[in-house]
Amino acid sequence: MHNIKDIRANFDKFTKKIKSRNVDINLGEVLELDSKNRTLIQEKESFEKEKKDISKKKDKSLFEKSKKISEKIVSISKKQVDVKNKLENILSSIPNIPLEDVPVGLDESQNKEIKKFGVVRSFDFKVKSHYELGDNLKMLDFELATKTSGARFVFVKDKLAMLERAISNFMLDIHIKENGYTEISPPIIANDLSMFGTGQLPKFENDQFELKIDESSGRKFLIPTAEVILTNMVRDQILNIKDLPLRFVALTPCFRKEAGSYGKDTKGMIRQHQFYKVELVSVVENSKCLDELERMTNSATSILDKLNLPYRKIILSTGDMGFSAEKTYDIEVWLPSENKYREISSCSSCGSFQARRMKARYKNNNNENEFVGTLNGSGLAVGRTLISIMENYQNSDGSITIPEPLRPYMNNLEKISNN
RNA sequence: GGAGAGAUGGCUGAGCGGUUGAAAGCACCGGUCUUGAAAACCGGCAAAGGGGCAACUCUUUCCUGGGUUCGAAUCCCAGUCUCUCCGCCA
Repeated sequence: MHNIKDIRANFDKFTKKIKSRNVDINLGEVLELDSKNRTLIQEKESFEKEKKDISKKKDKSLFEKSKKISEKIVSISKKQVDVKNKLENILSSIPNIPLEDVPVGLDESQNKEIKKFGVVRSFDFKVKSHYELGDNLKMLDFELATKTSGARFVFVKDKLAMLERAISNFMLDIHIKENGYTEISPPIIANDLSMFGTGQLPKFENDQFELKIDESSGRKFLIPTAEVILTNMVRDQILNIKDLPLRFVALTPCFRKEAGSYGKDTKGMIRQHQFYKVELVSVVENSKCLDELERMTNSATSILDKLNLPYRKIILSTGDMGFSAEKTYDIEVWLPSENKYREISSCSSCGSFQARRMKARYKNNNNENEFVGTLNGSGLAVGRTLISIMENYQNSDGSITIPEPLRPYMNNLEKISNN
């Protein structure tokens, strides 16, 4: 959420930047509603002052007048609240403004590669996809999941299930021990305020699994990412500057409707309604976002380095970035079967965009309240890491060699094979 | 599910119809003292929004939403959440 004062003061810049994000927002209407709102506020406040003065005087002869004023206040308030709600509605649907070094572009085709890492292995046999491998091993079962649950779900079985768990634990351990994150085991259901805070609501309601609960209390959603819960831990708080930075890591299932991606990645477990992800969230002083983004991205890639998986780092263009991001790096891992890099992590700085929605602040050194900076990144998507290990570590007989760092998590098993 | 208790500033916690935006303590900031720090002492310190170049000023806010009243943190109604006890279940 943007500060209306900023929009007022830098109208042209905002218009231009919003356009680069490829969304249709009428900023002129925002300005109009804003000025209308302020006029009504002034009108209302002058009546309120009058009423307050009367009640201070305790002069009985003025009491009737005071009642009349009350009526006026009510009617003006109604108008004002109406205008304000309209304004807030538009305001809450405006995406974050990209930073200067973000490449301008309509979509992912304008993303820029920064660097490739690792060595892509050359195979002397025909590589199989992860779902072929998983099927042969009888350890990935998509049909069974269709029966019990529906499309875009999967059963991971036996040694592959163990590998998935090993990957999760390995990642958590690295982030805790080496990267300075605090482990959190959070709720995976979020209320509407939390969903608003990180930007899933109101605009992306259709991507979310909403729970149908028989109670009059607020709306509840399955989290699409632990970012929602971890970031909202500081909602409505005024933190002490000494407490910053906060760094959290959590392993959670994530739930996404994947509405609008019909026909995309229908085979295999690249795109599922449910998947595990190790998520990193940082809450920092506003001015430290960019340093933290580099640090976070390095935390994510350190996992791939240790697992010896080839990847590349790219910076997303203005049209491909998420709603709340001001700058995003994607980490893409090499998938031999597709002969290309696929996203395995996305690290974003949101600046104070989410903080403003959440009212998450800290007292700076001048004792003033300032909005915190928030960042989130995958460290990494567990399912996709499993896939990339299967494909990159496959052998000609269809077995999968277990990367060394994971073996301690698997009773020192070296290879997953049919027998 | 049944029965109680509660929700006040960054935190703890008073107030229970009229200068109460709110005592006190902690935390925090500034100062005195000190070689430095601590302690002690003095002073400051809620948030959001509006107006003003500014000094400053106005409005709102004591869980939320209604109501009573000239006037509500304080009274009434509804709701939400938290805690304790009992039951039930992991």
